[in-house]
Amino acid sequence: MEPLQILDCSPPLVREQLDADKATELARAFKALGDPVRLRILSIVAGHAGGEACVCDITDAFDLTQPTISHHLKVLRDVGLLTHERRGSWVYYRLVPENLSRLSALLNIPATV
Amino acid sequence: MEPLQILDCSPPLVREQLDADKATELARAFKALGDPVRLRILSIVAGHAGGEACVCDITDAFDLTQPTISHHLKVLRDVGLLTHERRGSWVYYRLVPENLSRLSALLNIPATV
DNA sequence: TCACCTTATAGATGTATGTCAATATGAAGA
DNA sequence: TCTTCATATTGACATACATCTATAAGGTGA
Repeated sequence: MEPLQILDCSPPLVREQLDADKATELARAFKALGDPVRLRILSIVAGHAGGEACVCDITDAFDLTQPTISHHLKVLRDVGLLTHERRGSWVYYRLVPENLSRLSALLNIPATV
Repeated sequence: MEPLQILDCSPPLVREQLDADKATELARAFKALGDPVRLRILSIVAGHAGGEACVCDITDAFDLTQPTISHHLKVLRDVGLLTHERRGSWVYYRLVPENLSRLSALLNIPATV
């Protein structure tokens, strides 16, 4: 699956009509957010010291098997919401704030329509 | 299905760990956003004059059957992203900006962690 | 090399979901 | 009341997805 390519200036929903292609791309990202485990993973990574967490830290926080967590991490990587880096035996995950912010901007509806 | 009850002060992901219950609730909303048709519906409603659109306006924008659009509208209503009002034969849909903004705030990651 | 640790991948399975055709409901007009 | 238009609901079906077990792959250290 190709990484998510959010356009540099995603306008808020109101301003510009979403065409089908852009909607499909954005929907992939929101779908990745549409799972409680993945939301909590993001929260754990975001809240961890140094802005990164290794897989073991994340796995420990859930009553799920390691492969299941690995699967969720892959989903978040594939849409560009997480990056990872191997250091020795451990793999560390970080948020990609630019992509989170783009999604945030899209939902930020001005008070006056 | 009960309507989405997002807490009044959802802090951004970094600040506070998401507990399982809150994550489940938020995931419902993001899951609703995780479909290209539903994103385009929101965009159409947002961009329509007066901030509202009737079902016929929305249905016309897609190559999908009317029941399918009706289904998507229900999903968006159920999570509190759309409201609707009947006026005569027509039903008009509007965004619920507060709830969109809450989701937006959650994804708004500060530059410095 | 071998044993061990950490993480990823493959394959299977039950459940959720997007779509449709058919039908129901609700409002307006003749 | 009967017909017509606009929207919602039901039920069916194929596909997508979350999870598990089993296994592979990559690193470290003896």
